[in-house]
Amino acid sequence: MAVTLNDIANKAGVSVSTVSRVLNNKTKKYRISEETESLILKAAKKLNYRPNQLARGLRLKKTHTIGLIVPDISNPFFAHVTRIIQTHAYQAGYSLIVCNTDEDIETELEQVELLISKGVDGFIVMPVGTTFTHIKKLMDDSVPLVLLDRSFDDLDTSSVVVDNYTGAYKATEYLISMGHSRIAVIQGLPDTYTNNARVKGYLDALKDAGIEVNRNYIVGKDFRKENGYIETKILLGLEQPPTAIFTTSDLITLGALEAVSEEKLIIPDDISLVSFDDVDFAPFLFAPLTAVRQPKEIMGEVAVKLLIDGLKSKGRIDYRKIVLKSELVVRSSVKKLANTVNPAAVS
Amino acid sequence: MAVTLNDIANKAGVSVSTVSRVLNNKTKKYRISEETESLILKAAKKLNYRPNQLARGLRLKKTHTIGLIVPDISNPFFAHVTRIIQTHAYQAGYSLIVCNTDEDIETELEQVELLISKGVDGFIVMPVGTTFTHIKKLMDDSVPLVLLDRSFDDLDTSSVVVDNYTGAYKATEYLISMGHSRIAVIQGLPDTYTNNARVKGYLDALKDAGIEVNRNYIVGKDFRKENGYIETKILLGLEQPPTAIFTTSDLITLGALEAVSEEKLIIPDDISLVSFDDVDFAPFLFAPLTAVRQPKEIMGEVAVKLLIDGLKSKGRIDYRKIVLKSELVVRSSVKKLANTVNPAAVS
DNA sequence: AGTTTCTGTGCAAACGTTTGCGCTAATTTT
DNA sequence: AAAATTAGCGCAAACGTTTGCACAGAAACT
Repeated sequence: MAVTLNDIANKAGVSVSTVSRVLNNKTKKYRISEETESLILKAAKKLNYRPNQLARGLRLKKTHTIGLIVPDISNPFFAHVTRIIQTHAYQAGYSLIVCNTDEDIETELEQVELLISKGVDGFIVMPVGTTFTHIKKLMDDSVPLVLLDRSFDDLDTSSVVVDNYTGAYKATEYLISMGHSRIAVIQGLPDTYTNNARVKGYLDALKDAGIEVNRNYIVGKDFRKENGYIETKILLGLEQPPTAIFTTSDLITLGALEAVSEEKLIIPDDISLVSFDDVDFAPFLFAPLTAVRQPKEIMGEVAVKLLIDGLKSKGRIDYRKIVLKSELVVRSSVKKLANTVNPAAVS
Repeated sequence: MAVTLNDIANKAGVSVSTVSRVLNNKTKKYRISEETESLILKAAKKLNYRPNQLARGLRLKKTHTIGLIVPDISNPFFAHVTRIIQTHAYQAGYSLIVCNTDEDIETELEQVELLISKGVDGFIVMPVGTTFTHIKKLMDDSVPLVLLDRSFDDLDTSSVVVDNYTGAYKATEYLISMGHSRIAVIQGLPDTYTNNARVKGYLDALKDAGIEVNRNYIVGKDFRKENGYIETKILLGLEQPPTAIFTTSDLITLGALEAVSEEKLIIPDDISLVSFDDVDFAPFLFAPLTAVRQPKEIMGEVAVKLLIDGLKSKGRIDYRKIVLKSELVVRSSVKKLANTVNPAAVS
């Protein structure tokens, strides 16, 4: 059985209180004599004492654990961010309970409940959807919380996101500058913060260039590979297929690549591609991928910092909404078209 | 403040014992009347009761949490496996505390201690190194445990690994069959289970083909990208550079690709490549990658199953060592050399 | 009517900590 | 030498559960 304070107390011939105080470095405050201290320390060492964090958490109402809620850990983007978070959390003395929601708001809710039950000190969540009643409830229970990657503009909480809108805008703008006007977008999960911003960026870039939007060119339903595959297949099968596709996540890109390859088309000769999320392998693809890169390291690090600051300051936290810049990395997955960017040409 | 059993008891006018029993569906066993039951249920619902799992865990010595120890979550391979594990664990009613060791045995030890402190019910660990005293200690404390991806042959515990040896053997054999004899290997962390087996597979394949091993061709020191980059640079700079490189992890491959690209070499024309771990993007690389694929889904699923079986059976668990097959996926990153496989030609 | 059985519930201990308060004995002050 | 202070430590409650046991009243038996 696990050794407890009691065991140490017995061995050292003192009370558990004293043991506890010594082990928590409260010797000055409680004036424990040096000899009892070393006696206890020795006993603890010999018995190989390991504090029971459950009991501790129960008593202290602090578990030094933070809950991480992510839509899909196997998505390279989230995986990377998760790793950064893990590292920084651990450095700050916190463990991480990682939960996957699969973009399902119901499971997200469940996970939140569960984590509260388990007494996490705070949350980092990458929420799904645009409703946030459950998140709001967290705040009412005043559980420290920072939203990551996805935020709710009208929710008063800390968050760190990247400037999806501008990223998407620049990506689309770039395509246009290369002579494209038949530009499709494969979106991720509709009504997700990131998705909405990206689609809006796309839309506005088109509008600003005077290019009429083609409803058939706006497709997609989630951030996964299959979505990219299916939608690309359909897009390519259109009577007037797009000349360029803007994919809104790396997994979608993967699916798109599959479809393109299956159709025996060549990027960028037959179809151009710009992606959101810059995967590690992007430079080495058959067509090195032009993509919007997100500052994953910073995102994770800042999120942890914000959360831990919030944990430490018992007083009312002032919320911070941080927006990180994204960056368009230009490689060679986009073909330069004949310079006939004539809006009127597009019916 | 959080609502407790006590609050419900007060509201319903009964004792906490009764509340507890009702909420745990022990009504038959303790013969609680249906009317008190519904009374309590109603009160619990109204107060939005959420059990305190810390207290529960303390009392029951079960937390329904499992600890996952992984060398590097941002490695796509581990990320994927982690996700699978998360999913299956959650389905079985378990949460996951994820710890990263960065391939450091000291932190691995710390993490294990910490997780025990936090009262996890069991472990899934992908251990670093070849020493396992700390793992052994787990077993002595009889904490259920399954080793994943990496095992210790002479440690009596459950494990699930893939057949690294055969995978590496087949990869090397394939290279040889394509006419290569100057074959380098970039290994991962030496003295890691997977690495040792892979290198041995490589070595044996060479030996069986009568190809003398060149010490300069065996390089590398960890599973990371930088390692792949540096070693490839060096290999390519040799007076007699290899014609093919066998990389022992996807991240190493990534680094190798960087180096090759920097040297303006073409795969497979100038240098052939076979990789361990088949990343999603492998088919779409400039040179679609020939790689040894590991059954990640199965690995994760089986590991969880084994662990949970172990958790459920209070009695002595009989350990199971499961070895999964790997598969060589042939694409086009290997050049077919003139058919002059003459061992004597290699000095 | 007296004994047994059954129904429905509460008491209290236990899980392993932390900590306010209080107590004794030693030391210092007057 | 009496009073006041201080040094050093223990008691016990509390955190929120679970559960063996006890117990009161009702029902069922003899």
